[in-house]
Amino acid sequence: MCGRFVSTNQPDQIANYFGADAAVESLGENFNVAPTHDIYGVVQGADGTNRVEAFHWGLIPSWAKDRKIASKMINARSETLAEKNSFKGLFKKKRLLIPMDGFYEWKPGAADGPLNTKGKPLKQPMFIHRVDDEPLAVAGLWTAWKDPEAAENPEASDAGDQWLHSATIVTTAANETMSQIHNRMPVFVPRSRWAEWLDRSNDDIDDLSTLFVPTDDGSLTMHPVSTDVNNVRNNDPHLVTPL
DNA sequence: CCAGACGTTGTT
DNA sequence: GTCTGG
DNA sequence: CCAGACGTTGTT
DNA sequence: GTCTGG
Repeated sequence: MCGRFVSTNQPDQIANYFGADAAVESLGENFNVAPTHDIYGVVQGADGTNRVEAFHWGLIPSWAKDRKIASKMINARSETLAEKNSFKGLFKKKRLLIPMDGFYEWKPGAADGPLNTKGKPLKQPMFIHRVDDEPLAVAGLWTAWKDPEAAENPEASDAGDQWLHSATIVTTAANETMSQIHNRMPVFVPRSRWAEWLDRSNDDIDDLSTLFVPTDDGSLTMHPVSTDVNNVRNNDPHLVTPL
């Protein structure tokens, strides 16, 4: 799956890479982006041009009473996307690309290996990134949510947009490279299909679903990193340094 | 009709 | 919002 | 994803 | 064990 990643590029760098406009303030470099944090997303605007915007990681569906649900909606299985109530409408109309430098997966520890303080096998975090060190373009879905409580407090809602934009990362089965450490991985959208994925008027779901078939083009590599990454407050370049 | 759910992962 | 279950 | 909390009452 | 928060 994908539950922690790295984002160090600035909005204008991301905009340049995706052929988009930067419509957001910098979120800063983050070597330990965790669910509920703000992340960048590339979406197609109403005028047809692509924009880099900020999203809350963890989908908060439009019907949610509060934002607690977000931490349960950090991923969406590609296999069932088109059938799930929470996702099917978004799959048609609210697709985005989530840029990242790379992401972390925790390789399960061997039963006869070192144990943690609770007596469970110690997991080894790994950093996965492109061989050429270009950003990954990960498939995601987004939506807008208006806090029902905030709507009843007009005094606090003067400042700008009351709609919270949130996003979830689409996952698929691990490819050959990733299956060394984990059975799931995010869906990567190749450059040749970015436009198709972002196109708001495209509702050819069957065709888009071909992106969900795990492929292995040898573009990914990985290395073990410090367990300091377990602490979400630890945001330091050394987190991606190979052990 | 109304009520209630709506999610993923990993581990056992 | 939209679907399923009762 | 991992870490950390997990509760209520009454009083200030 | 299970949920919430980051």
